[in-house]
Amino acid sequence: MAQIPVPSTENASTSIDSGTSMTAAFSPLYLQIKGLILNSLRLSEWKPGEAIPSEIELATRFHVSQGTVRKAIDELAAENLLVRRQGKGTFVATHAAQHVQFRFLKLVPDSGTPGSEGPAQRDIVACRRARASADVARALALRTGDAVLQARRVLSFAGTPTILEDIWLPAAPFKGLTAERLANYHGPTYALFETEFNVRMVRAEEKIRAEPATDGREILLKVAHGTPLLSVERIAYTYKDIPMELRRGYYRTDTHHYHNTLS
Amino acid sequence: MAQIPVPSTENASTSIDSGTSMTAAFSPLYLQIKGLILNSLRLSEWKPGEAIPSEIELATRFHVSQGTVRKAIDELAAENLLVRRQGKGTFVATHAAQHVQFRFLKLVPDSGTPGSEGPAQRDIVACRRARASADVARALALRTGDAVLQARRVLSFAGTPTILEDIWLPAAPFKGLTAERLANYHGPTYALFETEFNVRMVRAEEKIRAEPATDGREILLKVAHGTPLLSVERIAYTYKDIPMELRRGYYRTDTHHYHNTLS
DNA sequence: CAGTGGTCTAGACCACTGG
DNA sequence: CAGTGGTCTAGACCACTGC
Repeated sequence: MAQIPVPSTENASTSIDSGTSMTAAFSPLYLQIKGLILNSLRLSEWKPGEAIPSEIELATRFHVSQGTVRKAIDELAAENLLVRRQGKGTFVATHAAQHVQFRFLKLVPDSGTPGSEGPAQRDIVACRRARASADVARALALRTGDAVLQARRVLSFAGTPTILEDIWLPAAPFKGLTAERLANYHGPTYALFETEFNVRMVRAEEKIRAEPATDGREILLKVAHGTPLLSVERIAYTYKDIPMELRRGYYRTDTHHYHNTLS
Repeated sequence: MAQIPVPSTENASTSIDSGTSMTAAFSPLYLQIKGLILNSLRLSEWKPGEAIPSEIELATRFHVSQGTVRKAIDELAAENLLVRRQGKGTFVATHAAQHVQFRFLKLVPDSGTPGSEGPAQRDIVACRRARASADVARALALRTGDAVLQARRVLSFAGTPTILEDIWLPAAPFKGLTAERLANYHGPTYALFETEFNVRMVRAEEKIRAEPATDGREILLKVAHGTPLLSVERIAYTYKDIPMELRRGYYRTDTHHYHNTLS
């Protein structure tokens, strides 16, 4: 690998920084290795759930020491992109078969552990092609009027409708997604995206507000008109930090709450 | 340092695990070092904002290599207990003089950057001694009826009352705290707790709900009765994971939103 | 220039997994 | 038993800070 300030004879196949910048930022080797591994993830060289090559193998490939590869993998594991398992290997993280069923859902029952109410019942209310409005386009880095898929569904826990979600997806990467596909898939929606459309959600940002139940949402959630709901707007990103999903959720918080840890 | 499964001749002054357990869990050296550093933090051997000894110094003290100390510090830095500064040293994290003024406040203006509205105006509405109710006692690991301090205040941004907070503190560690002290202190409340009462908040858990403005809260926040508010119940913990503060906040979300990053 | 944290290496050994 | 990740060490050198 080429260290930026100190060229060496051993160079990896990919050059990270050609050094044309005046203020050439110092980039340690392990970050360059991290970038190379990230590239392989983006290009699906290894798929979610699969093992990546061993540390020694990667060290050989990149012409660096095992310790340097280790530090790169450490960071990727800390960002939940990779999962280390001692004695077995390092695996590409996946939304399927994870210990937690909904890794991005922070709504938990007031009493009992998450998932103790059994699996959520999912009812697809609608799923159609549409054109992106101005704000949807901005969220998904599209242009107003671009084709999008729009779905609406209700999640119920123990028979009580608790979450109403409107989901917008760019049409191109999700070509072929139908209401049946959404309804029949058992498991996290993000797992479906991985297996069927090769789209892995890595990170998300949420904006949370308190809003009254209106515009028919009170009917779907079976609450009185004007009942305060948690409004959760989520934008989910893939490896390249490209926004690939806009989700507007309305959560009932009479038996559940949004849980967050600050540190 | 004594490695648990492999006793050595070089032992630190403090024994971590006497090895009486049948299933003696393997504890790597760096975790034991981390525990020793944590102990020093708990005992205020180094105060918030101060530098801790250099890695080499700590390595000498604990009879381990610099790399082992480094890994211990790495974890403490990742948990925001320590802050590394290249060329200067490693410092005990503090709520004062941190880049972000309110590290535990996730309410941000809809447009503009956090803090762009200028400093928040704080009005102490009340501050009194009281007896812990059942739920307050449970949150603070006290007994019902134990002495607590209770304060209520309103935070305003750009002249608009936006946050109403009720705060409960165990009376013993915060002896001498008055409304004047709270009102006159310029800076984060948690910084006051550090300097005046030697209580450092390290971590917090929040439960978030949507609730209508009632019980006079609508008056203090200047909104219509029944307006949906974000209800944020926070329990803040010190080094020992002992709960030291219960805070019930009510946030207006017409010009601000609660921001959260999922990964 | 000395002192600090940050990077990189090479090698030894340990803990865990599965055949 | 071989292969994986996990720990620990010792040493060299780099980047940043402040005197």
